[in-house]
Amino acid sequence: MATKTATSKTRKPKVNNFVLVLEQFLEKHNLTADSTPNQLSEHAPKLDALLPDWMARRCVKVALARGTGNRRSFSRKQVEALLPDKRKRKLTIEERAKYCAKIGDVMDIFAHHLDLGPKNDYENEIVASGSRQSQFRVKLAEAGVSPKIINTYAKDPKLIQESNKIQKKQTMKRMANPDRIPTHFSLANVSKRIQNMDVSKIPTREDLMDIIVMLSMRPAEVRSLRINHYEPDHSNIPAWYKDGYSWYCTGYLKSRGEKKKNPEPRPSLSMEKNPERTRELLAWIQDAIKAKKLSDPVFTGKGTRNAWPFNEFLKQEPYRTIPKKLRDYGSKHAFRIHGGKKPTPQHLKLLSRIAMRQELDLLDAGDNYAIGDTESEESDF
DNA sequence: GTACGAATTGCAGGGTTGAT
DNA sequence: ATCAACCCTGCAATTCGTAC
Repeated sequence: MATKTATSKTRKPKVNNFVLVLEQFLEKHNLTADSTPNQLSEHAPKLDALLPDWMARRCVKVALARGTGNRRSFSRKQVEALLPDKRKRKLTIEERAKYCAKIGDVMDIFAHHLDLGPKNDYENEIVASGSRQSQFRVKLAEAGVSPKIINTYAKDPKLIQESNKIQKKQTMKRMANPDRIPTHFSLANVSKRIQNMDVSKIPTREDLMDIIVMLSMRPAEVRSLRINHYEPDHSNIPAWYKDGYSWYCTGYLKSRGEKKKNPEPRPSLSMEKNPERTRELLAWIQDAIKAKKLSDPVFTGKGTRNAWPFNEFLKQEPYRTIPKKLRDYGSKHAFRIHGGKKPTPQHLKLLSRIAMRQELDLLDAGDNYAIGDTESEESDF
């Protein structure tokens, strides 16, 4: 009977239900493949409300593009109008700021400031909300809101101080009890693998990880870091030249302002003591990435960021880590290798900064800690 | 001057979310 | 299941303020 077919229809698999919902929706609102994107987008919110998740949206998108026996298919533009890409919808901090600037009501500013504030009492949330609110202030200023209003309605000095305190505490804690290095990345294991690397082969993702450790790299530095020999011209020694160092890096990240435009070379320090070999191994990886035989840990072929594949790879056994920690492991190994028998804490700190290519203010403080890239100087302690 | 800590600024890391 | 864009999060670099 008719009733029976009707019940069996409602019990069809879920996927088909959404297509059914779609067809009924189109019929009810008199929408066809001839409707303009404008007409379609008017109905977008109502259709969205009928679809619980992205899977359903996907299903309906496909159905729209495909068409049915008596309905012609919708164009790309029409599909986008009826079911817009949701990733572009949430209000960003910048959009909040622009909105506030346009409306010009200080209470809006205050409300958004509160909304960006801490959602709970966890320390990370305090730090994060401080960062969000700071970003909000920047965007408000860019949008033309006066500093006086910003500081009155969008600034919380107590929270900023709290955040700084927490960050300082976390740094101390990190220094006091560093992460255990997974066995796979122990000094001995990484060293052994580095020794055995064969540059006539195509490097693997595991080789890439070891090179990142070897040079304490930021993942994003893999494609840009360069190591060069530098022979000083004694009549004209540049300010960045440090006695005892003949190998320097360029292409590191995170310098800012003037120093970003015109970065100075920084001393190079690697787990691999032979700088020629270090450079060869780095080039080996970089060439493979350029030739697309190995994927960059951060960037896609088009140059946009996508850390996902490398993250997932590192999560697996036996690595069980995340990309930025490789840099940590490497700096620890580097100063163990170069620190000699009885290194002082200052010396270790200095070595760590060199290995990580951070600003080297300590070097100017004196010659106590000068070290070279040669074997002989290692036993000076 | 310079040493130090507070505060701001800038941006890499990577989790989340939706697309394929 | 795999993947890419997006943008929040957290941290490092830098600047600012103050005390000597």
